[in-house]
Amino acid sequence: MGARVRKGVRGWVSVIHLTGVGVPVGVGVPVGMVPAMAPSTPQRRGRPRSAAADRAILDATRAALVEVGWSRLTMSHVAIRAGVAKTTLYRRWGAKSELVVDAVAVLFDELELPDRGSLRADIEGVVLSFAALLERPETKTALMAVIAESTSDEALRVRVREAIVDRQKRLVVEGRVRAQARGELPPDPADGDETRRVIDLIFDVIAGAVVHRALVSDGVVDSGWAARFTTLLLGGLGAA
Amino acid sequence: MGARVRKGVRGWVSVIHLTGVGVPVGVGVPVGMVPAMAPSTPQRRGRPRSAAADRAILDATRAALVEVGWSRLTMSHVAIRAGVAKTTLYRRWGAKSELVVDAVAVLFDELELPDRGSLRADIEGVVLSFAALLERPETKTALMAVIAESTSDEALRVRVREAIVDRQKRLVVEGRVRAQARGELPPDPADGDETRRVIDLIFDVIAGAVVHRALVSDGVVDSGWAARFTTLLLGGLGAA
DNA sequence: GAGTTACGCTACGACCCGTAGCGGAATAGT
DNA sequence: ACTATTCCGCTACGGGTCGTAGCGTAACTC
Repeated sequence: MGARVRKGVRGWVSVIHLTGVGVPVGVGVPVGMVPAMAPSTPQRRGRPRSAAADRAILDATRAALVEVGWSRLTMSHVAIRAGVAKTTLYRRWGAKSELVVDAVAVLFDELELPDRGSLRADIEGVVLSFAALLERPETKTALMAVIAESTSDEALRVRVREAIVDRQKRLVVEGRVRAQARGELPPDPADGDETRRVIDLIFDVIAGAVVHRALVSDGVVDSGWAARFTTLLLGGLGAA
Repeated sequence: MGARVRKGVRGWVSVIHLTGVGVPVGVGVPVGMVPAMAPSTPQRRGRPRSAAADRAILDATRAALVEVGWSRLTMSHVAIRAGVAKTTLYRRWGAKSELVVDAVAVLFDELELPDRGSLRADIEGVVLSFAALLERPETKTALMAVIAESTSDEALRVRVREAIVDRQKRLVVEGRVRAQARGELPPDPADGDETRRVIDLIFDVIAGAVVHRALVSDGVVDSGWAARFTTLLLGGLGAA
């Protein structure tokens, strides 16, 4: 058979590597940051998995999501675009939804909460940042599709929660501590569980409102909306 | 091309039909119109479309959604289950997402807002009702999936908004008028646009929070959560 | 009856799925 | 170097779904 000369690895700087949770969790060389679930892998025996392939696949997934959306995104397409064999893709992700979770999860980590001096300003800032993230085609289409799949897939639900949702609660925690230091919010109650419930509630209200406004109601999230929303959140229904 | 085996038409047409919403699908029994479709059909010239087929298809769609979820739901499957030909299905809905929108839209119209005596009780009631609706497998999986598709399909986005989203704003309008009559909320501002913006905002906050809690964060929406959420909504962040 | 439209049914090429098997490449242990 | 192991790209496969075309027939209007 005509052995095509394969270029081997491209010269890409491999950075991101999200380890698969699926069956064969092989880990190549963790070059860059490996968030959360990177156990100290005792370097298995054979050829390591190509981190460059991981990166190429995830990049290709995001790019393809932008172009064709979720339903027309196929594993074959991603494999071709990434320049890897389809089998390589299936060795790491068992389904399209799992792949997409890992592909977009890293985007959500870009969210930050710089100190803008007041609770109001912090909320308005994070609302606008989150809305800007949801404006990107790859995030808006992927987030909803993956959540839809997760409603009938327990493993995927866990994966989404760990890779995307729970990590963003740090923003609520941070903004809350800051507001408490400023005296804008009362200190934590004695009950730790209650504190956690409050944080979860605030998170669902803020993230839920922005997502619903942007993706369901199909409305713009501009500074005007952010200001109105923040007023409602700070002062309650009577203030709006 | 042997002997053409023509099965009797009635033999298996409605046999496979199951539960649905508990209405038997008689073969020739005319049923109500499909919601949100062509309005008053000026009674065209040929054979009319079978309303029974419409109903059987939508019932089959909901039932199949419950069983196999969104991604494994196929047009072929729905057609077989509904006892109609695949071509009949494609004559009415060009894509799976459109079909599913019509199939689940009617479920959202079940939401009501009985007067519970106070704004707080009204909000807690509608939150729990909405959460119960989202607990149904056919709604939770369909809603998110359809919204995901709509992010890259303008026509579908309009269809979702008209068939599902906008119709539920009536609940906010109703609860708001009622609360104003009770003196729990200030009267409408002079600016009509501002009133509409406030209603949209409240709708996004309530619906968004419930959806996010139930489907994204994967948490329960019980009376405790509803009470906590309502307190936050009425009194603002300081009250929570 | 004539005209028109919907229906069930079959068939079709195109595409995607997920897996198996191959020879070869990259690593670790000896 | 040599071997064992694991990953890689590649090809091929049976099975499924897609969306459409064409046929003869059924149901309804004029």
